[in-house]
Amino acid sequence: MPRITPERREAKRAEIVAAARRCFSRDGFHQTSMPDIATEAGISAGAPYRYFASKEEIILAIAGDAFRLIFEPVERLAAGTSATSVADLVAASLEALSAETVTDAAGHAVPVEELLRCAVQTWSELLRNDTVRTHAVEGFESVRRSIADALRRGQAAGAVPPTAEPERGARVVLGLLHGFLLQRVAFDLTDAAGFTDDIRMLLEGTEQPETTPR
Amino acid sequence: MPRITPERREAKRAEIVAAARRCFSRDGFHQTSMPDIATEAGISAGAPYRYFASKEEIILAIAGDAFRLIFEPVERLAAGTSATSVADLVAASLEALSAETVTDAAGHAVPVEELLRCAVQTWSELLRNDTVRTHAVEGFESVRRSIADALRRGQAAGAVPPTAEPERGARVVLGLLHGFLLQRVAFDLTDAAGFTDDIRMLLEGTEQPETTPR
Amino acid sequence: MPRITPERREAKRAEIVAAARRCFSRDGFHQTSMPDIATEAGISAGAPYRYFASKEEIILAIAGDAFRLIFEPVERLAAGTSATSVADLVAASLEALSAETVTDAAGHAVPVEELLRCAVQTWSELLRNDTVRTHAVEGFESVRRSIADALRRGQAAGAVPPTAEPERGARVVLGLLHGFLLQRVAFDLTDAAGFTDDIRMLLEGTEQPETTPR
Amino acid sequence: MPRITPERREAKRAEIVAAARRCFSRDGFHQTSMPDIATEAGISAGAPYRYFASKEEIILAIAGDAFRLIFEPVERLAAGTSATSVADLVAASLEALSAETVTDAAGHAVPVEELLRCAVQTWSELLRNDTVRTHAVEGFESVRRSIADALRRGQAAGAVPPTAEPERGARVVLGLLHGFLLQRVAFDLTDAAGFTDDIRMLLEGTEQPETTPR
DNA sequence: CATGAATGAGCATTCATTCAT
DNA sequence: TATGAATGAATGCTCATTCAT
Repeated sequence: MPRITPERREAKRAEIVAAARRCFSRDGFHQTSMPDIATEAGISAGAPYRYFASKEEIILAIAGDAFRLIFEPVERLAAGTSATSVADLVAASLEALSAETVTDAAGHAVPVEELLRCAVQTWSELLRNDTVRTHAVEGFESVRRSIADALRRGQAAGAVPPTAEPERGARVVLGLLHGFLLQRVAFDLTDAAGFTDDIRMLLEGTEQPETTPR
Repeated sequence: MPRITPERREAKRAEIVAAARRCFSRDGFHQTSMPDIATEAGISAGAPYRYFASKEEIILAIAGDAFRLIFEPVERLAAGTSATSVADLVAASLEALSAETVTDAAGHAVPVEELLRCAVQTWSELLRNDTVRTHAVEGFESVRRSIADALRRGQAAGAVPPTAEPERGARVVLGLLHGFLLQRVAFDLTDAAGFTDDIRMLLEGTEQPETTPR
Repeated sequence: MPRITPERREAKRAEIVAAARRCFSRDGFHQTSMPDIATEAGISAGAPYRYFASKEEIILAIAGDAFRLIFEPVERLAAGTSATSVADLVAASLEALSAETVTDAAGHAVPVEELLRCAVQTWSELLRNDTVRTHAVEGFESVRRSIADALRRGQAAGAVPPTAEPERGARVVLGLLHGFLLQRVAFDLTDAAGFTDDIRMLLEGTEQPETTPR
Repeated sequence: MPRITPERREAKRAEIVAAARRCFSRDGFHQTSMPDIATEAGISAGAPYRYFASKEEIILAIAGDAFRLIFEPVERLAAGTSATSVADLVAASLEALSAETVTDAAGHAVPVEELLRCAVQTWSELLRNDTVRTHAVEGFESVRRSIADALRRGQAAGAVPPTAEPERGARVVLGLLHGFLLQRVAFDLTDAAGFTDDIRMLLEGTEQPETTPR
């Protein structure tokens, strides 16, 4: 019986997602046709529809991946118990994105560059697609709360100025991350370490070479 | 011999841009058709082609407007001679975007909300459209240089930490601006003053209510 | 200005309907593609959509024509004031359909054969298409009421048996008409006059050559 | 060597036909996909192809059933030796279709409503499908001849007007049957007894309650 | 200049059918 | 035999763009 094993099914689904990500990263969500994706994946035009109900569902899967993988490092750090400064939070997140690839939940290596290029497109999408927006807002709020918690811990430990409002301060941290991502993808800002160094200097007025070795 | 005066031509062009901006802001670049724009502008389907060679050219015009109008305040401040802090640069920029509308070079009032929604979409566009990218990169670099100059003046005056690298520090400032714009448009961050307050606190460890009256 | 006159627009719409009717008559509703219709009409693939929102709308237009044109003669006769027999009602209707073409409301000649072939397909359609059904049921009821009125007049004049129930008797008349149409289209029953003759004989037990000259 | 017995094979074939009939009755021939049929039958997508070469063959099987089962009562009566009137022929046929189900050659109960809804769709099909047409015409001619014979016997016995032409009179009888079927399926004519009563009255000018008990 | 009808390539999606397992 | 994954042609419909009027 040619019934595919769940593993192989998942593997093929992942292949389609990977092919779509390459296409989307190269040509954009709306300049990529479903046949393009199928060709890139080396399968027939109808095959993707056995794994995804629609093009939007593929976009959604990739948008979810992008959000999750990009913010996983900062969320992990923020969800910990150590007391970190703002600069450390940003640095940890950007350092994880300095690798060529990140590893998703299923263990697949995902090229960071592709991921980020899709993430930026997701921002356009969530302006007019309620499903994308809902997912994104949920993810955003979750990360923001984690960062706010970390800021509170940082305040208790003296690593974060006590006058900052953690809930809003978290938005500043996220703003720095989003801002960096955009510049990296669109404006050739590849020097993540330099970016975080400057955050440190502006924030703290002092260089801390030991925590961000170049 | 033009049958219509250059003034009337320019006025009509502006009307088309305004109509397109409303459509793009509402439905997105790629979900808006040229007939949609024409209908919104109250003209015939073929008319926009007398003023723009293609849909892309309209997108380009709007992308240019968005970039110019959004960064005009910060560029004006940065191009000045006063010595400002990072927080002041950000605050000045965001304050200008707190108004309902901004005024373009021709004196037309442009709704800020529409402008920002188009700006976010522009970021997707410049990933795959060389013309958009070139224009955006040029604008970006220009603003960045102005901010770097301002940071240098700020360092000379002691308002900016002397260890910061101005060229890179300017990217941090721009990152904060971009990050705020995204959150405002996509994640309901409307409290610009709170955002800048928190930047101040994180940067300087102290509230300065006299420069950001709420 | 190339704005088409309402007359030309209507003429073109009618051409598309005529082309579609030829296709539908030849290949069936579902074996005919929209490009087929466009090709048959000698226009481009997108052109029909300027006149009809969808393929269904074309089917609907043709279904309406079929119903209207087929039952117009019997409705006209039934709506009159003369007292006719059942056989006369049937004969009048079938006689009108013996011509090569009938003339629609706009004065266009419509081939009867095509009309009938589309009508039979309409019967399938109304099983699963609410719009088609609603229209068809309304038309059916209208004709049925007219025929019932005629039967009542016929009873008053002695041309119709007094024991018949006009409302239900009208369904018998319509049944004869539908039955004839099906046989004509599908089973080569072309002899309408013979059919009505036999109705007369079965109904009245006597030939009436003077009212149905062969 | 068949791995399954001919009986089991036939049983499975019948299950597929039954599933297809439910689908066709509900959604129409062309809105039902092969996977739909397989799902309805609770088997895999490829399985029907072991029993039928194509979708058309399934349609053909159902069309044949519809024709056979619908006209079996009238053919049985007509093939007998008793002398019946036209009204009796129609009444006998419609009475058989008043049951919830009829029984096919293999002893399976077939819902009459489904059968009739498929029959109406068959009429569309035979316009453009030679195989369907050939089968239908053969069945039609067979029934017509039987009815003609019955009419001749009826004429000999005085139950049918002597002036009627039996070959053509048979078409009137079939027309009444087809007409009733269409109205039953499409126009909510459920009162078969009333319909036949009215046929009697129009034909004979007298009610005969003893032969059509309500 | 302006109109809007027309073009035709392109797209997302479906589905009858095949065939490796 | 049975499965269901895969194929790939076909379909209804859209839309950027052109151009006759």
